[in-house]
Amino acid sequence: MHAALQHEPLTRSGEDYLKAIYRLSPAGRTASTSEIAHRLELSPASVSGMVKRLSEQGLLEHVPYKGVQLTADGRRAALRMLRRHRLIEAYLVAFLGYTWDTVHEEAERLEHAVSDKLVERMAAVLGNPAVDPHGDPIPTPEGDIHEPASIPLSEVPAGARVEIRRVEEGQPERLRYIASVGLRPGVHIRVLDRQPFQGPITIEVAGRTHVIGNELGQVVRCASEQE
Amino acid sequence: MHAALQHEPLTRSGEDYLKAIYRLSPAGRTASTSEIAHRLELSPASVSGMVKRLSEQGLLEHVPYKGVQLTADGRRAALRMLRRHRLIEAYLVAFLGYTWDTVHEEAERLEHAVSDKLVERMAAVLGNPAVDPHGDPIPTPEGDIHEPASIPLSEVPAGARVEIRRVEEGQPERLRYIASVGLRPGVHIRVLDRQPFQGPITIEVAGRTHVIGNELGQVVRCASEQE
DNA sequence: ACTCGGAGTTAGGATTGCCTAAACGTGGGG
DNA sequence: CCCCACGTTTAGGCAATCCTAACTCCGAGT
Repeated sequence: MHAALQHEPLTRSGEDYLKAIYRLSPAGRTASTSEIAHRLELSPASVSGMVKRLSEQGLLEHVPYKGVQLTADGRRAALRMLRRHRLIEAYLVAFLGYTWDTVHEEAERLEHAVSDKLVERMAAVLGNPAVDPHGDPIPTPEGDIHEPASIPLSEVPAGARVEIRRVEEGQPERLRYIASVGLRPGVHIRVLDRQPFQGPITIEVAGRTHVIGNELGQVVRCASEQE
Repeated sequence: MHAALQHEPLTRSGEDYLKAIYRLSPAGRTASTSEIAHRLELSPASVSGMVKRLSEQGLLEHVPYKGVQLTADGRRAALRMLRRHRLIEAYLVAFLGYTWDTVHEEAERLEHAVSDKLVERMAAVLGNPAVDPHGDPIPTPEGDIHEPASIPLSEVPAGARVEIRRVEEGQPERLRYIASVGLRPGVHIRVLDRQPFQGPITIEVAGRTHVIGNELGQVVRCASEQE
């Protein structure tokens, strides 16, 4: 007998769990209860409970004391939420004056409320974009996604010229700072200098030089190796 | 310093109750448990429970066995939801290809998820409209609203020429039919004939004549008395 | 004025989803 | 090889919100 006859509709919480688990288990890795708990800011015990319910719905594979993986259905549901989230972000930035560093929270609420119809209308007026304002790829309605290759800015050697590809999510003030420096997907920069041992990085953006901490360099990702 | 120091944030359910009660108690009328239950498709017992909780939060005045009224705070909260709902409808129709007869359901979900910031951005790009696609007035952010005078089409005498002002909410197929006839806010029509005793109404819309049932005539409201 | 019948409320139960505290499993270090 | 620490799960609670069933109130009609 195979997985899903019919899922009862996911709750808002369930959707958040699946998204979190998707993010935590790239390439078939297995996610642990406490990782999920940490990401969602819940207690591990709560996660155990919800994992059980989602497993019963055929969305997760759970090996007690070992870890959790998405089933095909679970992955589909997670990618559906990712598509919604990223299209909503793109829409808000394109049409309603949001900036890429402030749009996350709004999308986080809306993604649970929009209909498929609305999502696809937004996609249409946007021209079916491939990436969101952070540079993250937008899954197709069928659940296909491909992550463009990129490396953290913190691994780019001094002297290289690279294009910013993505800015990963993080604390709002951190994102605000990155935005204020002018780092955003599509921008070309040069790495002027770097201190050893995860020290600060000196970069040139639009003719100006900035020194940024290594942690920021790990959040900003660039076109992998160029020139 | 006025009424409310702090309400704990309303839940989605609470917001729906306040909206329903607002709609049921025009001009200080009092709403009954069963009216609310009927409107929200819940059991009267459930309404009793929630009414108690909302009263404790200072949003309702409840006289047991008698009825319910909104407090100033409750009214403010209800009008806030109404503003959201109607602006969302207006936005979806103006920018995302929705039609006035299909937009309600989407707005019903989104109104609980959007931030004030997003609502005001939508209002701004719409040019701060006074009415939504159904012709219903949009409350201001401060909670002011004024209902433009209108009378049901079913009370317009034969021979009169009137402008459609509002189409009240109703079952989707009913709305769809009204839309298909071309009745919508702003349109001018003529009442050609009417049968007595709440019988059908014959109207001319954009050069074509239609016969509509009296129930539909009660849902469509017109500029009050013209010519 | 009394009495029913219907409207309204209370009681008790289910579900979801969160928590803390206690019990339990697993694997690495002694 | 055993045992303990840490991570995981279970147990037991709580709050919100719904339900059905049983009880209570009110007022309309005789």
